[in-house]
Amino acid sequence: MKSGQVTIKDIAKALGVSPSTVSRALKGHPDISEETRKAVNDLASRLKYEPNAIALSLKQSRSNSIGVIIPEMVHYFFSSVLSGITDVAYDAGFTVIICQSNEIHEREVANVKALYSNRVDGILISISKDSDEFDHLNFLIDNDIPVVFFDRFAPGIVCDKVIVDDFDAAYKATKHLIDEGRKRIAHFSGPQKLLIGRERLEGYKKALKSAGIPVDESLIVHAENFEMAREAVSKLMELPKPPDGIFAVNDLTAIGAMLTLQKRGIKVPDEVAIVGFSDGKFSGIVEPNLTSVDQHGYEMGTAAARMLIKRILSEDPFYPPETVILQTSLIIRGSSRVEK
Amino acid sequence: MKSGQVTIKDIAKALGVSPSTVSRALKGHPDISEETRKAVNDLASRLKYEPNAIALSLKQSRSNSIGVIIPEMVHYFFSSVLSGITDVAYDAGFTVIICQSNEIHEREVANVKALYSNRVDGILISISKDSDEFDHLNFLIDNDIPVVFFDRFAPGIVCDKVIVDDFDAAYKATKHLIDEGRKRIAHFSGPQKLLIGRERLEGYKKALKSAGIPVDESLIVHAENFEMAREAVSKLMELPKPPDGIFAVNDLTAIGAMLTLQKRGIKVPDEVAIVGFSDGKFSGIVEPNLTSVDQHGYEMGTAAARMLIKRILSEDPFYPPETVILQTSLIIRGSSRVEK
DNA sequence: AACGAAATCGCAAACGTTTGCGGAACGTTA
DNA sequence: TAACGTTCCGCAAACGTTTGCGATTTCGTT
Repeated sequence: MKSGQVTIKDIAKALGVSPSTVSRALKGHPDISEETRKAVNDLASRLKYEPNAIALSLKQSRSNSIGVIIPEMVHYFFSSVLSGITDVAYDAGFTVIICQSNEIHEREVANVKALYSNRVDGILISISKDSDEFDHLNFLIDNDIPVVFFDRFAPGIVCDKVIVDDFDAAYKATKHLIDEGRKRIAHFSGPQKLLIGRERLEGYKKALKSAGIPVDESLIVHAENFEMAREAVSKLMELPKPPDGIFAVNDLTAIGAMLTLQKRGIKVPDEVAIVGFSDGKFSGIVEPNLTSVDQHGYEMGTAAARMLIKRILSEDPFYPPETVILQTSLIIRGSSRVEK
Repeated sequence: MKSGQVTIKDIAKALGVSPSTVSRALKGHPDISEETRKAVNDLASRLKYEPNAIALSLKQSRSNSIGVIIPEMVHYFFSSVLSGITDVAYDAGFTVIICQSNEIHEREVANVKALYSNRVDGILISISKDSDEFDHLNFLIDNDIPVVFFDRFAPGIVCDKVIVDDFDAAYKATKHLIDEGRKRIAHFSGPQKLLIGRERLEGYKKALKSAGIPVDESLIVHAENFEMAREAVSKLMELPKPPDGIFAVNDLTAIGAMLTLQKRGIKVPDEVAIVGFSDGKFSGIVEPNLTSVDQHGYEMGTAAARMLIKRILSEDPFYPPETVILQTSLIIRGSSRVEK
């Protein structure tokens, strides 16, 4: 911003008119004569004038920017969501300020403050794993900053959200394994602090019950990452009655299990069928290809951004919060289906 | 921003002092008595006052924000870079505005305009594949907006950049294959429009020449993605003298080749050794694990952000542009080394 | 010739903050 | 008592833009 950036004043001075006239001329206000309008526009483009969005924001009390708080960007799912958000924002003329909470609650709070300080017009957020206190979000609501949750949301805060039907997804995934003839299906569960972790577990249980299969707690193990999955599957296979199917909470754990099994000479899917979650680039890369739940991250991003922008642009301060539940797709591949 | 956001004026009015006093009190200016300082601070925190960064930006002609333009966020490498950038920016008190060019030149131009309009203090950019005209970047330079390139840079524009030594990386990768006893090494090449594509090709050639192996053009094929790699490797194996090693331009193509070979019953690494590029999460997931060049994306992000912030904060307008060349690491895994 | 309408434009205030300068009140010293 | 030094605070301008309102000019009508 140093010295030389050309402003409306510069144009006004050079043309011997007032800043108001330049401002109006630039936006085609009818009060301005064709002659000066042309003169202004010509000079503006010769000088490569670009409006100062900051001054505009201050004046209008609207920044035309939205904030995003995301736990971790280096994830196929989250980066897909981000991509969807940025694309929609771009089309709508909004800039996107992105913060990464790194799953740390205090950083999330700091991020909210920073975004608020920058007077974003609204915030998209997926809360961090260890958040169980939400004053910072209530602060936003109190100050009329629209908030839209995506994927993970804070219980007790009423506002827009777009989530995936995790319960249904888990149900579908488990049912698929049952339909394939599996009797003892294990589950790698995610963080139970997050609703999505619990929903997936419940969907899994529901599917079993519906099929008349008793829930065996020894088949439910907490495993969030690659290493945990490798250990978990080893233990599972040493059970007196080892599982013949695994529904994993994400693709990484699914693949961890798969590779470990294959190393031990256990055939996938013949002996153990596997289903993952949140269809990433991994799916097509392992052999056999991984059956997985496609969460449609990009679509989640576009939906969330659209909801937020719609609310920002809305005149009606009372229009009720909406919840969009995105349906998932079970992408069936080689890891769960025995070719006949 | 609606109605109720509390400002310095509100505090001033409530306390019967002037806005100047409040401003000074909040930042501990010595001119203010302990008594009023305390009163101001107390009220400020009771009212949850948060400074308006926009007003500040306008006043100081410094927004404390940086812009990032990235071709595609949904890539392990790029999202790692982004992560590094955001973390450093966060620590330095900068907000990050992120734009995605989607490899489209016009969008890149529009992104530059938007960032300039928002008066970011500097811009980090990795140019899109189809950019060969750089007026938009020269515009930034002309307006004293610091620019730092990362990974991909525009030829002919002198400014800071942080890149990886692609030539050296390709050389190391190819040499490794040679050291493992491979004689006919193929190369999947990337977009030759980008310097990094050309550098990798040259590094590959150099390694061959150094070892006295003639460059066989029939072993060099253009393959940027999974599908192209599958086709390419099929053709290669039908050559009268098929390759016994492949150096791929990225991990996806490497894995495409690997899976295709395995399906045909060709053993990796015994019959064909494979090396990928830009070590992502894939590497550990295929069997055998993929040897790959770790580009240190996160470190690239932190380095680039640090360079930019240093320049933004620098008083000296003439301090010369720097180029940081990050060294890569060849991570040797099972896909290229035959266990003895 | 006079009047009203239409066409153009400028003034000034405002958005929230910072900061140089000046000013009032008080105490200290010679 | 006069002069001076401190301490503490307010005035006003500025950053770049928009906009309601009023002012001026021009023109067409009677």
